[in-house]
Amino acid sequence: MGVRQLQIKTQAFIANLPMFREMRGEELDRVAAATLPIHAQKGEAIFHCGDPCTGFHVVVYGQVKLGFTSPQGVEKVVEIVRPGQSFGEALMFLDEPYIVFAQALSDSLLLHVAKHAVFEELARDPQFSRRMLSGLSRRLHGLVRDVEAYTLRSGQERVIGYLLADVADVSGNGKPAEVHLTPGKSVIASRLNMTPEHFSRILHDLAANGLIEVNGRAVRIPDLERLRRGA
Amino acid sequence: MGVRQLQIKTQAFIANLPMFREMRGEELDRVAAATLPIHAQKGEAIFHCGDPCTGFHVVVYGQVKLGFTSPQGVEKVVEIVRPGQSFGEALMFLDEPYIVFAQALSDSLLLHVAKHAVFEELARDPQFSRRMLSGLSRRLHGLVRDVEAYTLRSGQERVIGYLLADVADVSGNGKPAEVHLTPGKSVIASRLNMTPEHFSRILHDLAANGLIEVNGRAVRIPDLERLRRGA
DNA sequence: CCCAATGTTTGATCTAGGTTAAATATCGGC
DNA sequence: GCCGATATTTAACCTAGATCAAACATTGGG
Repeated sequence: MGVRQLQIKTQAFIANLPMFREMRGEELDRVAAATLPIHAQKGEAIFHCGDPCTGFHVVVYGQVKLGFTSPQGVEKVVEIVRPGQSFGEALMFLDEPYIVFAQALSDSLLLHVAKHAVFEELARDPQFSRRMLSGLSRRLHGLVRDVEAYTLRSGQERVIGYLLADVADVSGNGKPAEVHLTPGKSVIASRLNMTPEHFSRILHDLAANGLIEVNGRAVRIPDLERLRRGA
Repeated sequence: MGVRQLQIKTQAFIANLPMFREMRGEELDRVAAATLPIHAQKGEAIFHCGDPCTGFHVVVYGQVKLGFTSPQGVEKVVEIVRPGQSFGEALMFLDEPYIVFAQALSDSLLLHVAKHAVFEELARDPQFSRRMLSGLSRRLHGLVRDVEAYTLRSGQERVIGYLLADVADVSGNGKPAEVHLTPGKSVIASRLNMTPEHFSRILHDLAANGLIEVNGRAVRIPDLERLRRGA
């Protein structure tokens, strides 16, 4: 595929992101000119903890995990990023290196938007600033929710929370819902701040109580309301 | 004190906040006109979880805690806010109610800045947007650090981290430093996500190892470097 | 189709930190 | 300076969840 065509696809994709929706042709051109596609194979690092930040990333397809590594080498997943979502915006505004790493969970295509392009649009378009502020606020809000879950909820409650949040993305509230534990159970366990063993046991217990049916990575939820109550 | 004088003091105070520094007279006037002083006695609620957000708050003097209450009534402090710091900015950009409560830890004076004033300045001044984005980013960064501490560090490490962070605010790196456990040990324990008993034991152990000397709420640190290593 | 690598489950055991309860400090009023 | 209220410490005990170890699945190559 030629550069020209790639450019067009890039533009079409970013034009659909919440952050860039409502942008006009000329502005989109400027942003698109500053964005580069990044192909990452499963397991490949996008950036490491300590790297400098030169812009932010958007996932086109695939999945990316963000996480810390403790001094003792233990790894903790903070966030699983899916197509259409972005990460690393906040660090553009701080002159500090990344405190997390990013790694592809499956073969993925990302876009990297250089920060100078973002800064230019910020200076030009107050509406863009507003969307950027909304985006950061939403992220902050989500993190505060995570802190609440980590500090105040039991393992079982966190698992139920994850299932319900994930189902909300997929099915309309109503009929028996399905959740697919896509990136693998160990990654999700880490995201929920527990060991794979503990996660496995909790799924087992929930299934034993008839709240879910587990089949490999597929989870059926016969009754959303009952799962919501069943804590 | 008359309204006129109060207005002037308000303006002088907000003019020194990172967010409003560099603002000119006219802009400051508009912001000051939208801000109200709030006197809160020790223990008094500033807002409750579930309340709508009408602006953000700045602490002039005193101390405020932000926290969740679990369904079972357990309370978890997320943040201790000190003079010069602000809170609740992020929620202005989201149409959602507070998910934390705010309560004065001591007799305090706060300022409440109405969100319409912030929105007006955002639309007018790209520099102001930039500072707002920086502020939110810094907060986000801090929360990510907290998540790292909650999920990857032991209780003792979190206590050491707290002491070192607090000392950094006060003393220049070098001589024996002092930290004052100002809002009371139980509040700090909750902020560090542990019980007061556990916090007490950790301080006791650190003292037994000669890393700190505890005297009521005053903590002396003979050797910062040694405490930093001593985990 | 088989195999090694990777991911998941299960069971036994261990431990950081929580819970309970009771003894002490500390402190703002009076 | 005394007193009840609040904060902190200490000690004994307990539990959610981690760790360790081993048995099973799954999966992508070859």
